[in-house]
Amino acid sequence: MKIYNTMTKGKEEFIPVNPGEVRMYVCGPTVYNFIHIGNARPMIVFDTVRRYFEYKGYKVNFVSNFTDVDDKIIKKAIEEGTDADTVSKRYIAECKKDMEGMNIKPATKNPLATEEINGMLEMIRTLIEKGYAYVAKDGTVYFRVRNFKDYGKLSHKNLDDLQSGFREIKVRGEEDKEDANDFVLWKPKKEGEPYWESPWCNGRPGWHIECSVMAKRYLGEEIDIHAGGEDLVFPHHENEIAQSEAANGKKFARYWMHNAFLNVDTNGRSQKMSKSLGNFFTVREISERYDLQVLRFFMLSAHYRSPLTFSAELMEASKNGLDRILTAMERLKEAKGRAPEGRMSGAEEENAKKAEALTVKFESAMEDDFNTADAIAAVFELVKLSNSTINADSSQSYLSFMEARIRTLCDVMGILTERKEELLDSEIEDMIAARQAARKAKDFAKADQIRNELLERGIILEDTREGVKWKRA
RNA sequence: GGCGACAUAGCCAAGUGGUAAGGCGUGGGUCUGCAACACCCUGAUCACCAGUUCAAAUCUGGUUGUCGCCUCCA
Repeated sequence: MKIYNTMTKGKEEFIPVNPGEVRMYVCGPTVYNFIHIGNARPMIVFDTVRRYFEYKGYKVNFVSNFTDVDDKIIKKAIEEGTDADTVSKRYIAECKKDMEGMNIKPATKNPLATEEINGMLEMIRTLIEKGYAYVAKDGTVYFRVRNFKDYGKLSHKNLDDLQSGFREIKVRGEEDKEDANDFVLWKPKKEGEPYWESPWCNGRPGWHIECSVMAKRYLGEEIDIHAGGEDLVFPHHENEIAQSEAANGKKFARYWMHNAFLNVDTNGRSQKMSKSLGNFFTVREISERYDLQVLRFFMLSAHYRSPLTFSAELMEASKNGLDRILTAMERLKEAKGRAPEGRMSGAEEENAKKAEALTVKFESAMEDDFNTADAIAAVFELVKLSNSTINADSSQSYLSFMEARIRTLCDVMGILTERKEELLDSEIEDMIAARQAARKAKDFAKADQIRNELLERGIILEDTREGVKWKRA
């Protein structure tokens, strides 16, 4: 299996620390509001990565944090006249609901920054002892970037460029820093903020130290995969490496995976989502218009390292495409119900071989740095093979085989192959029966009228050889 | 100012040396009382220029364009 490693800028064969095991850490959201669809991209992408590893038989230890202490959370709490804990707990719960809708498997562990303070104090102490950190007059603890010789190895920057360039202008009010690039490990509290006691001052941790500590505690000092959005490469992941490797004396992560951004279509232009531009969509908003499975399918339609632009048109296209797969599955299930028992015919065995070949194509795509776009193409080809080869004479074993094939591959991508079953309203059934009676009596005007009524209620009818089927729009 | 990515049919998107996957959409057809579903048919020489090669979308150089990071950020 090949994985693109941001560190080396190339695809590398995946070799885990422990054979048969994958330890991966994905940086999670800061919980001060509902998550937006940009937050959803890494969640979907790396959940798919995890699913593929599991499909291959790996045991995956998947850790993803929630940052629950942060300026924005505190700000929100003040606005609402409540406390930070209430805000973060609320949005963690909402985030989990959204994740469930997107069919994201629960992590092995979702650590919270506020519950890992002791580990952070300990790592900061170690860094100070080793000379990688220092305490400023006001009690702020900074990481001494100049002492970590590999600083910049992930983002491929060098300190001198950073210092002499653009950045110097931006540095303000932190005169106690020895170097403009030094970053905060621990900072003093301000009035009304949550804080913890420490040897240096009452305060709270910097953002970067959280992930280093949580990864170490739940996955160990050397992990296999560390992942997140591409914007985290610098400074967040660079700083994590500096902290972890300086403190532990070991390579932090073997593979660094970063997903590209999800942009949004604004008047024909692809732009990064931002609140100031007002082109911001929460997952919750999208869920009001679409099944979140559609969002997931949409995200997987492009390679995770390519930028993707969100738009209503693309969501429609994704919805239709996904529908094609679900319709094929329904057809298989129905046909199976009425098919004669028995073995595959010779022709069916030939087709089964083609299906096997498409499974191989799917796997090859996933093996190549998780090329989900190509993998989906294989699924569509499988759907076409199924649609064009099944008929009233198909054997049960052939139908079951095809169904299992498609289901298995969809499962790897986290795509549910069953339409959400809502209870069949007896009223709807009655209307369908009435329409059938009208059709039998050749009263098509009435039949159409009933169909239109159902359509207005969001029920789509399909008259097939096997009888009337219906689905929700 | 520094660093980096990308540019493939109406739209989305694979393909990184041997004459362009897949999906959506469009148009035509089969099926159907009609419709929907499904199936068949329907479309690009790969931003531009120059070069390397028997052979390039795929390598090299340049041009143009779009975007990202360097600051909280998925």
